[in-house]
Amino acid sequence: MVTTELTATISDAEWRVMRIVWTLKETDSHTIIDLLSKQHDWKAPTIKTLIGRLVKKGALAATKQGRQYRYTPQISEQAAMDAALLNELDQMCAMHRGTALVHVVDQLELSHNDVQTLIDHLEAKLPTAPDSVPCDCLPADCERSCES
Amino acid sequence: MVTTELTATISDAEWRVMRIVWTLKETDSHTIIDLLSKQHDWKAPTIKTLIGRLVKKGALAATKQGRQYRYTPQISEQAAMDAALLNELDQMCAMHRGTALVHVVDQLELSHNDVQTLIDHLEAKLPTAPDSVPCDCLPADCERSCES
DNA sequence: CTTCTTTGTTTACAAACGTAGTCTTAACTG
DNA sequence: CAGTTAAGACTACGTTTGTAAACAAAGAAG
Repeated sequence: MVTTELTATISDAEWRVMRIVWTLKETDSHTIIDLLSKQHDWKAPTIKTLIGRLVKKGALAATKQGRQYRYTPQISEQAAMDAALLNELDQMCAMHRGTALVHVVDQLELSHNDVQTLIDHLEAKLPTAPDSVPCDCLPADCERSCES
Repeated sequence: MVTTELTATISDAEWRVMRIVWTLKETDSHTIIDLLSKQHDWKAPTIKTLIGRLVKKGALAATKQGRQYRYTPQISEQAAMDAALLNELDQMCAMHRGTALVHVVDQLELSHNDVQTLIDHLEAKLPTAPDSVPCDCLPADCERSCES
């Protein structure tokens, strides 16, 4: 059994397609093309290409139904979002991630419920939070590091 | 005067270079190559290419000093981090961004101070936070949308 | 002054990506 | 049954990215 590589990297344009399928849970290319060609200036063949690439990557499943296919997501939206964000954060200086999150929280529109949940989770983290997270931009044996 | 495009998109590999320069604030190619060829399996020419591209993009300034250049960041690290994260979040379903943040906060190592700052900012947001943030995956005139 | 070395520039090349035309085939229409 | 569509497959092409070799110029060393 081949462990299906769910780490499939989804490009920006492909992300648009995934969002449609995630939202509709199951749909056909006609619907995707219809919705996306409105939102963007994309031609039908462009969207077909994106769908094809997503199927090849294993991000979408295509099950034949008569003449056409029905597409369903093979990866969860939330998992993809989490992975994309953590991945992005991962390549940034560990010391500054916290500040970046503060800025993000400041700028993002969040529901009352989301804000409360975040507070709860953060409160839970407080007791065990380390005094500081060191910069990891340079090799460990290097004296210099980012400033706080 | 040309408004220098600070929206310069920095690729993953380039990001590694920027982190070195951000941390050292000003440095030369020798230092960058030295540090990066240890961290990764990159050959010197690879890193030279990355530096060159960053200079062309305007992310790094190169000021000649004798035979070589001194490189300094032209964009702030924190600004780049914020932009990258917000950009990533921007292409995701608005309705699910909050949950993604919760997952990120859960998984990330944050300093006590960062956690407290996040709590403070979130507390401040609570009063004005909307009841819910609607899904923006489909056109507005479409009945369907993501589930909570 | 000639040679070695360091630093930067040019060129290279495959994979991924954004964008889209063309072709084929199967179904719908009349 | 023939013509028209619509869906998917195949092909295309310029750009960006990751990765690196080759080359040139300018100092450093002898």
